Amino acid sequence: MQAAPGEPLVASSRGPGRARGARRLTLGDMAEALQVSTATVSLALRDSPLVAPATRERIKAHALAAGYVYNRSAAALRTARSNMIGVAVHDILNPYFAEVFRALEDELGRENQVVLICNHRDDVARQQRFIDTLMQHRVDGLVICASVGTRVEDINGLADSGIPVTLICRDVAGARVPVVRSDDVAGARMVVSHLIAQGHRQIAMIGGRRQSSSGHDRNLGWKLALEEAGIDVAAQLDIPELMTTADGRDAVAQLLSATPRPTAVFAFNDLIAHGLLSALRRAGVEPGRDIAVAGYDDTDGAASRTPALTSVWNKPDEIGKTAAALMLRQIAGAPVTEMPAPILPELRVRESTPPPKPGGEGQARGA
Amino acid sequence: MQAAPGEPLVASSRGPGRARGARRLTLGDMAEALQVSTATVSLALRDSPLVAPATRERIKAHALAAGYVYNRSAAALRTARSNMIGVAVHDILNPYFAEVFRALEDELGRENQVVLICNHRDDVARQQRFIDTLMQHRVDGLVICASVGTRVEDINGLADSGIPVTLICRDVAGARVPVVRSDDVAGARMVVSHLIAQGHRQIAMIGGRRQSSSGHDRNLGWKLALEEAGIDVAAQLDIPELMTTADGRDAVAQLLSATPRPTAVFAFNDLIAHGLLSALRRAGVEPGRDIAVAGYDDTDGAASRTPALTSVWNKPDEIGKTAAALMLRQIAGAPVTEMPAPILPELRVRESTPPPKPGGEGQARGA
DNA sequence: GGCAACACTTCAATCGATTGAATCAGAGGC
DNA sequence: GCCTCTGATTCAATCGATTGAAGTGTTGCC
Repeated sequence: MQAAPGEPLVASSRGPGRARGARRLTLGDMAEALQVSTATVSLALRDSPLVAPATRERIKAHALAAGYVYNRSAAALRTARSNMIGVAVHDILNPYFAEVFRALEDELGRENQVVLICNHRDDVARQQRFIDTLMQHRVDGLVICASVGTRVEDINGLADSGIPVTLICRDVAGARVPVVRSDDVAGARMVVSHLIAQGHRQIAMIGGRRQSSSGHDRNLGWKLALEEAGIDVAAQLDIPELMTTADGRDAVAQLLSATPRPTAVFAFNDLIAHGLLSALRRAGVEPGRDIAVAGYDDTDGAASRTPALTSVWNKPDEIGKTAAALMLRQIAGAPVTEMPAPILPELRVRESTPPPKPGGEGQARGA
Repeated sequence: MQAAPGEPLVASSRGPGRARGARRLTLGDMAEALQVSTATVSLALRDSPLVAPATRERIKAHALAAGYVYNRSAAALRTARSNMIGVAVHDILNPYFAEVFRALEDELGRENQVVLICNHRDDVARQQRFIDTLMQHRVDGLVICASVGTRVEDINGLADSGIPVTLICRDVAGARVPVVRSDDVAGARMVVSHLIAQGHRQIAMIGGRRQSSSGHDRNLGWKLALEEAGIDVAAQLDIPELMTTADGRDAVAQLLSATPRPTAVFAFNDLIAHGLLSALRRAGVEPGRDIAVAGYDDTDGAASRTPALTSVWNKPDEIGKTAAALMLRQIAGAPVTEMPAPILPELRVRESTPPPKPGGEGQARGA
C-alpha cells in the first residue's frame, strides 16, 4: 500500500535539524522567568478559568513581549489533534474548485483549522501519496473530491480508521461517508430541457469523465431530458473525457463535421464551453447565433464572455460551507449518519443559447 | 502583534481529542511485537545502516502488514523539522499563481515536503494570521508573495528568527531574503515597445497595484518604453489598482471615453485583458481590429481567445522551481546570500495587437 | 477553633519518535 | 586465554505542551 520493500517506509528528513536560529522560547522558559509552573503558563495562554485573571494577563503579556510562538507539534502529540484538514481535489486551477476551496478555508479557518490542499490531477497514486502524508501529519479530517479510479474500500478504510472524511463534488458508490455535491442529473436536465424548449433537436454533449459521478450524472441528465422530449439519444453526438479549455477547442472540428450537425452543445463545464466558443468563432460559426452553447458551473467568466454563456450554477460556496460544517461536526465527535441531500443547482440562461437558426442546418443536412 | 489581550494567545482545540478510532499503532507496539527495541524499529523504518538488513526487512514487512502510520508530530517535536512549507499568495484563482504553485509543489514534494497554501487576498492581516499559524506548526520555510502593505521589518523579522523565507513575484524593498521574480520592467517594456513598433502612439495602461513591485515595475516599463520613443507619458491613460476580469470589463467605459482615445491598451495581467476583450467587443469596438490589447502572464487562455492575446510569458514554472530550490538550500543550512537574478520574460505576439486602424480615431479625435 | 468549600497553583506522567552513549556478541589477533 | 575491534542492538534522556490528581492558602460557616 505504501513504499516498495527497498525504500524507507518513513521519509527521513535529510539535513540537520534546526538549521539556524537560537532555541525557541518554551512554556518552561516562561514559567521559569515568571516563577510559576509550566502548567499555569499553559492554562493561562489558553484562557482556562483555572488561572486567576491577574496571573493570566501577566503571563500573556510576558508571552507577547518575549515573542513566544506556540508549538503545535508538541500540543498535537499530547492531544492527538493537529488542527489541520487536508483537501484533495483534481484541479484547483478550475475556478469552480477555487470557489469551493475558498468557502472551506473561510469556515474552517474560523475554527483555527489550517487547510492543506493537493491537486491530485485525477491520478489515484498521487491522491494516495497525499493522503498517506496527511495521515502521518495526523490531520483531523479529510475533504476529498475523489480521483477517477478511487476504490471505495480505500475511502471506507480511512473512515474506519477513525478519521473524519467528507467527499465533495463526486460521489464514490458504496462509500460510508457523507458526500456533499450538487444534483448533477437535475442540473444537466435543466439546461438540456432549456435547449429543447428553445427548439433544438440535435444537442451534443461534450466532455466529462464518465467514470466520475459528475461526468456520469450530467451525461445521464442529458439523456433523460432528451428521452423525455422523445428525441433519439443514440443519434446525438457524445464526446466523453474532455475536461479543459484546450480540450474544448480541439473538439470543435469533430463537432462541426458531425452529421447531422448539432444545433446546440451542452459542455460538461465552463472551461470546455470557453474553448468551444473561441474555436467555433474562429471556424466562422458564431456561437449565440449559428449555434447554441451551454456550460456548467457558472464560473466567473461565464457571464462576461461574448456571447454571455448560459450555464448551470452549482453553488460552490454552499458546497464548501456544508462540507466544512460536516467536517467540524465529525471532528467534534458526532458521527454523521444521514447523508446530506444533493444541492439543487440553478440554470442561468444567457445569450449563448438562442433558438436554432431558422433556415439553418441541423434538421436536415448532409443531403 | 498577535491577539488582543482578551483573547487566547494560542487557539485551544475545542472538543475531545481522538474522537473515535482505536489507539494507533506506535513504534513501541511494533517493538514489543517483534521483540526488539523501539530504537531499532525507528532506525529500520528510516533505512539506517545501523540495523542489519535482515532485521530491517522484517520490521518493514511487519509495519506494512500491521498498517503502521508514522507520526510526524512526534518526530517533529524531537527533530525540530516538520517537513512542511507554507506558501502565501494573494490569489490562487489566478492561473499564473496556480502554475507557480504547481511547480513548487512538484519540486518540494520530491523532498517529502508538504506544501500549505493560503490566499491572503492582499490583506496584510490575513497574511500575518496565516504566517503566525504556520510558525506555530513549525514549518520548515515560507514562500511568500507579499501582500500589498507588508512591512519589510516583518519579513526580516521572520528571517532573523531563523526560518528560511523566499519571496516570489513581488519584491519588498530592503528585505534580506532571496526574491525570485521576473523582470517586470523589461517585460512591460517589451510589450509596449512592440505596440509602439506597430505604430501606436496612444497606449493606455490598465491595472496593477502600484504599491506592489510588480504593479510598480510594469508601470515603469510602460513609461520607459514610451519615453524612449519620445511619447508624452502624461498624455496617456493610466488606470491603476485593477486586478480582475471584472475590473477589466468595468474599465472599458473609461477607456472608450478617454480623449484622445487610446489605440492600444497594455493590461497589467491577462485576467484584466480578458475582461477588456469581452467588454470592448460588446461595446462594438473589435479588439484586434479596432483597438490593440496586450496582456501579461500568458496564462492558459491567452492563446485560445479570439483574438488570440498578445502577452508576456512570465515563466511561472521557472519561478516555482527556483524558489523551491532556494528553499531547500536554505533548509539544508546553506544561507543564501546572493540574490537570484530576475528572470527575463518573453514577449508572445499574437492577433490582438495589430497596427492602429488606418483611418481610425486616436491620433486626432474629439474635434 | 475546627472543618469544609473554594480558588488557584503545581506535580508529574504522558504523548511517540529520535539519538548519543552504552552494551553485547562474536570474530580475529597475539 | 585475553584483549580489541566491529557490527548490531538497546538504554534512556529528550523534544514541548497537556492534564488528572494532588497540593496550597484563603474564606466562610457553625
